[in-house]
Amino acid sequence: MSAAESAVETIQREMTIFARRARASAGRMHPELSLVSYTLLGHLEERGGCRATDLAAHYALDKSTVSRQVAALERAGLIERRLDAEDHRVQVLHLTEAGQEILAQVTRSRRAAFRERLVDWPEEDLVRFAAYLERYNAGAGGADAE
Amino acid sequence: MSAAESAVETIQREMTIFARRARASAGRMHPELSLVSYTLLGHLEERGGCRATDLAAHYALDKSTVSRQVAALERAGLIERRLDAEDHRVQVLHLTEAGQEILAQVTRSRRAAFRERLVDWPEEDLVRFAAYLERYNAGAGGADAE
DNA sequence: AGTTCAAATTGTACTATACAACTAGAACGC
DNA sequence: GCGTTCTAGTTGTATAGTACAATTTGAACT
Repeated sequence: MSAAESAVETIQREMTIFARRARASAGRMHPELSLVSYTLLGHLEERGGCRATDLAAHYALDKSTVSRQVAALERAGLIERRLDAEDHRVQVLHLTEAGQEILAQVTRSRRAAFRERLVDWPEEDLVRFAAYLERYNAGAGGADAE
Repeated sequence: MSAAESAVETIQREMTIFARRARASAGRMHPELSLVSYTLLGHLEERGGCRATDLAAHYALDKSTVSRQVAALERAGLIERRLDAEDHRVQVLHLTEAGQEILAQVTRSRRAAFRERLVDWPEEDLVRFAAYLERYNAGAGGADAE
């Protein structure tokens, strides 16, 4: 096996390990904000509000799944729905103040965890690893292991 | 923000993206063998058989979860339980021939998907990326984003 | 022998997910 | 302008994977 083939094997194995761990602990990380909720809130913040359909498309989730997630987030007071004045089918979702606060808090906590784990890495390695991950994810259109 | 801090942000973001995608598509990849089942079978192959308790410890899963996974895999004919002669509480789990075949088949299919996605990468980058992932996962004792 | 420890199962509940059926509203075509 | 078709969202139903608590069974150690 060439060095390249061997490296691909390793990448596969390590990505699988990471995916499995993420799967198993998705709900344990931040009891008040699951990984899915976190990414949905993050998307809302980034876009400054969007429709449930946009979330479904962006995350390749079924609209029913998003509908229920959104309902839960609204129940928790983290987002609010504003009826679109021009199209009454549409609900534009926005973070509430409480949503912004919790998002910021979880972001800080996650950032601290990553920093802690990467604290021993030389800057040069961090920069290269980050670039590789971006490149890897950019190449993903819904393929295996996602 | 320093280059190192910025890289950590990127690593966090990209790992989160990957984890979310993996979470969402865990069941879609290989309908006949979920990511969890795949890793359990892989562990059995690697170790040449082990106990349910070992699987639970290694993957940080509850024993009840493993018990049900194992029951499903046995029902599907992929593994078999052998009572330990010395300790009758213990069931040593082994792959059946069908289990070995399906594991090999899914491994091939996953390998092909990874190769396809990484086909444009220079060997040098593959090797470095693989090393970074190993290092990253090795530092994970159950921390955030897993 | 009795207590405590360990392996596994079972009961129950929750979260995230998909698919299908449905409702409500918009837009198009003629 | 009215039916057809499209779009946004909800709800019903089912499944997978998970955890925690209670239980059973067998081992080990006083």
